[in-house]
Amino acid sequence: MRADNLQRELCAAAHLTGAGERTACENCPVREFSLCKRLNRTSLAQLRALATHHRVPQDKLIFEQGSHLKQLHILTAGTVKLYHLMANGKRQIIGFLGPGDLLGGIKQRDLAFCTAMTMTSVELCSFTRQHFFAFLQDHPDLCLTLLAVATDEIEAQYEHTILLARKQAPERVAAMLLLLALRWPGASSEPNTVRLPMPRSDIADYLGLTIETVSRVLARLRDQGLIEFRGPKIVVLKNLAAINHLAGFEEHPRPRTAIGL
Amino acid sequence: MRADNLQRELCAAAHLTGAGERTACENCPVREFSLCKRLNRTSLAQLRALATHHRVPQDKLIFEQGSHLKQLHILTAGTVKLYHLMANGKRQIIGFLGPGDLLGGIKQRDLAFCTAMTMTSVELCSFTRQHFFAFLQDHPDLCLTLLAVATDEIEAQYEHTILLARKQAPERVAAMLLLLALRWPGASSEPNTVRLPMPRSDIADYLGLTIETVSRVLARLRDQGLIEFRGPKIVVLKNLAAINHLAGFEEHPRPRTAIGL
DNA sequence: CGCACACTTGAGTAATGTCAAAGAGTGTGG
DNA sequence: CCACACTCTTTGACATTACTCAAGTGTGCG
Repeated sequence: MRADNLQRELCAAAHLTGAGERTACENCPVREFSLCKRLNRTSLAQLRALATHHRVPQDKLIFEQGSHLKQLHILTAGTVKLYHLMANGKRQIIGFLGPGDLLGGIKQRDLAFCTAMTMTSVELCSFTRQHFFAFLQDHPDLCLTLLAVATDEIEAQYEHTILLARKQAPERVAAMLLLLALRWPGASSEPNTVRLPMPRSDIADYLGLTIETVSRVLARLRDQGLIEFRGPKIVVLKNLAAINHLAGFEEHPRPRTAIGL
Repeated sequence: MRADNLQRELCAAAHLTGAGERTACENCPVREFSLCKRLNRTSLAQLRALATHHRVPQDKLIFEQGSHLKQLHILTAGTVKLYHLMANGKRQIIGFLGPGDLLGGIKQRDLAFCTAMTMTSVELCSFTRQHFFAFLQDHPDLCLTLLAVATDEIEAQYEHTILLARKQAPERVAAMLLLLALRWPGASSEPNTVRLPMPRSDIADYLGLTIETVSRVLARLRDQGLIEFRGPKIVVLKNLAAINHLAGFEEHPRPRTAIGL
């Protein structure tokens, strides 16, 4: 919410190591659930030839709102948050991206609407826009896949629109807990345990609330016996059915490849 | 907001006249600003062969939330609203579509997330999903165009997300007035005159507010001298600079081809 | 002219934001 | 290993915004 001076931080572009070693796509951790899934051997080899690999440390910018996007990335490890800062200093987090997701530069206009900041150390498989679009010209199947991914993203944004416009604070928080449980199943071995990898301020800025409201809502859910805390970042969902009902999901969120622009 | 029984209304699919006469694309009113713009003569002829044309009267459904989408349409005349109903009866209007915009069936899953209702009498240029996707396979340029349109739509949804999450009622209303002024410049010959083609309930459901709040905000803007009414549906923007500033737009909205899923 | 509907206005309420302070958790250096 | 300093989180009191319910007023159409 408040204007971060993070924005002034050095852009991670400076941190991007030059073309790192090229991992074989076959061993790529996101091989099975990202774009590349649909490519055949020869296409994959061609695409791979265009890729460079980078590691970006935690809390660095991959690109910044208002800057010109020169590249396009596939996240192969780690998590990233996308946010937009308004003139009055308010911040809105547009989304969180994880392994397999697409980041930046897919759109025509190369002006970034959002800032992309790493939340953990991150590994990127990167392409220049120029190279990627040239490749796309020659690979209609990839283009169709991207179109499908993009329309899925539009629908996901519809869901978020509804969350922001028509759901109350407890419903929003419940929804986020479920989304985290399903899309970031890492956390713990204990079933129904969710790790909140981001600070309360990020949760608030994603849900259109304040940190105080998020904190109070979580406390109320705890008092109602719906959740339990193992420290402030680990939540156990005690009553999944009730949380689901509270969140007002009509359909269980499906796994998908997300895009951040 | 309240549960409309409109949903029970006969779906306009029943009203779709069979394949109407096929207007020559060259004379098509949206020829210059829709998808077809990018197609060459031969491709256009091929696509045209797949199209059927329909007229749908006012306040009819083109497709309904939860139903299976069999077609995909280009709006050639009239306006359509897209909305989603929640289990508790609340309604959220996702967007308004006008001539040149794309409607339904572009995504992979054919389950409609929204209901599409005509706001005026509407003309559609329609394709079956099957035909259209087959055509798309053979026309990578169209696929790329669609991808660009889809990513523009994602960015437009980002803007709406910010409006809903971080803007107050007056800012939201101001933003809507400007969007209407720019995207539906019809209305009147008088400069800076906006026609609100939809009832207050639609404005409210689009902005995440109630009709009462919309009404009060408009009254306040009037009292502040920012706008003037010529009847409840015609608004004159007296102080465009102030409205723009209030709306908090960092950039003037650009014209674009919208998509509704 | 009168009815139906959309819109406006008012009064009271509920939800969330704001400001302020205390508490918990984490990491560092003595 | 403990003390300290830092940040993140929680909690409390109060202000504000927008919602709800309810009555009125206007507008357009038969």
